[in-house]
Amino acid sequence: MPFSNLESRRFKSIAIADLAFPAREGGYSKGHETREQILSSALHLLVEEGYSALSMRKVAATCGLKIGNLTYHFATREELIRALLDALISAYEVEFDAILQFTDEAPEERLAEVCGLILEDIRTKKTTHVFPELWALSNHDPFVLERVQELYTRARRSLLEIIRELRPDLSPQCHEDLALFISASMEGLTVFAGYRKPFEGRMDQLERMAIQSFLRIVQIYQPASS
Amino acid sequence: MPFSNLESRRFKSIAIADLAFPAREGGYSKGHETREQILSSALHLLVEEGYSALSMRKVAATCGLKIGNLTYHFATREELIRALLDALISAYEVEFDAILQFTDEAPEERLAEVCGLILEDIRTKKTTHVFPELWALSNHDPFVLERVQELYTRARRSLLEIIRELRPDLSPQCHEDLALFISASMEGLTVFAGYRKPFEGRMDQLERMAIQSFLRIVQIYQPASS
DNA sequence: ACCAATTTAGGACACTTGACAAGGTTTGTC
DNA sequence: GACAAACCTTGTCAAGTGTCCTAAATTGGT
Repeated sequence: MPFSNLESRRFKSIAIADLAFPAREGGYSKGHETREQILSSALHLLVEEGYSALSMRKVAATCGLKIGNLTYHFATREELIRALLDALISAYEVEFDAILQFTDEAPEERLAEVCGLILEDIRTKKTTHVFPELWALSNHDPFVLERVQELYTRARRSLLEIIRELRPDLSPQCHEDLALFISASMEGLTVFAGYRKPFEGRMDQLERMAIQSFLRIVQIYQPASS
Repeated sequence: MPFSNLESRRFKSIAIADLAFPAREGGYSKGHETREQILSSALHLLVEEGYSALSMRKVAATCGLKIGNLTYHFATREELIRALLDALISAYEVEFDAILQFTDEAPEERLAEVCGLILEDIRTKKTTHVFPELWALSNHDPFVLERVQELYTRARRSLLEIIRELRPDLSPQCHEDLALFISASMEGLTVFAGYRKPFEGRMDQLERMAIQSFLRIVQIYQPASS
């Protein structure tokens, strides 16, 4: 029963910062403050009411600003939203890069750990609410598509390393495919067992099942013979 | 190599109707025609430009109607969208119910078949574009959440039957969890290997991998000992 | 052929949206 | 304390939104 020691995780949880702001250059500190306040309010609005609620006026109202002031900091809605997505996605990337540091345990343990962390994040309101919006947007906005896929590329990196270790006999392409499949499987659970979803309560069992399943497929997978 | 006979599928593809319209009752036939035309145009708009493009005026323009006429058939935008989602989701449900008829082969084969059909559907533009919108909407609209989850309940039915057959020793709850996990895994691939997604070209390998993985986890899964 | 039920046309209303411009206020620096 | 850059307020604009209303045209059954 190699999967039962979830409680012994070295990293009990990840606390992904809401947003990662780029280092400031120029301008007064007050300006940067309000800029961050704007993006925070925008994120809050996105999480609570969805993408369609992200109007300039609502954002301005949420953080107690006049519209004119908002357009001073972000001239267009487009600009604001791009800045928001950048800060949002960067925050996840920072965290995923940190996960890459886990190198001292057996690969089986690390797989369980990484998957556990991701599945834990999926249950948060922020992730459950934001990512479906991003997925939907990416269908019509190449910028979003590219940014989101770049995020997932980073998310797969830690999986890739583990898979390589477990199956050095497979081709890099196979490693990629396995990491992709595992990552996609977990993302899919968002819709069913994410925050306030019907099967939120079954996430513990699903996590056990998922990790068990992922470990198995990595161990036994054989690419098509042809 | 029990998974290699994808080409021997009995049902080479499913052609999910775009929309399933309820039987008409009362009214002239012309009225029903335009009603269906409206919903078809709305679906087209939803797929091509996303949910935010679903304005009354755009829908009216797309099917060459005046706004006044559109509001005659659907008094409010809300009403139109609900009718659209109903027709849309019904179309999938009709198809999923049809899959339940596959009962003459071995459960292993049927699992591969059902998963193959679902993964095939995921690659269509319609499904790739519509479902992320639905997932996003379901976060803020209980009506959509309920309708979507009802759809997935039906989608899992065929999986449930197969899993029951393969593992009669497990509890119904375990059967549910397995079906849920498998279904969620496949849905997750939408974002990565759906229509015009970066890994669309790897869907064949992913499908093999998925089916292989799903069969294994069903065969070996053991619930937590406690 | 008629007529009532149904469908279409066209426009009007009140409101929100993103964007802009011109002026006023704060902030840091010399 | 002057001065310029940064920041904020206020008001306005055209375009787009959902909803409603009235009158004309079409339809299907008699």
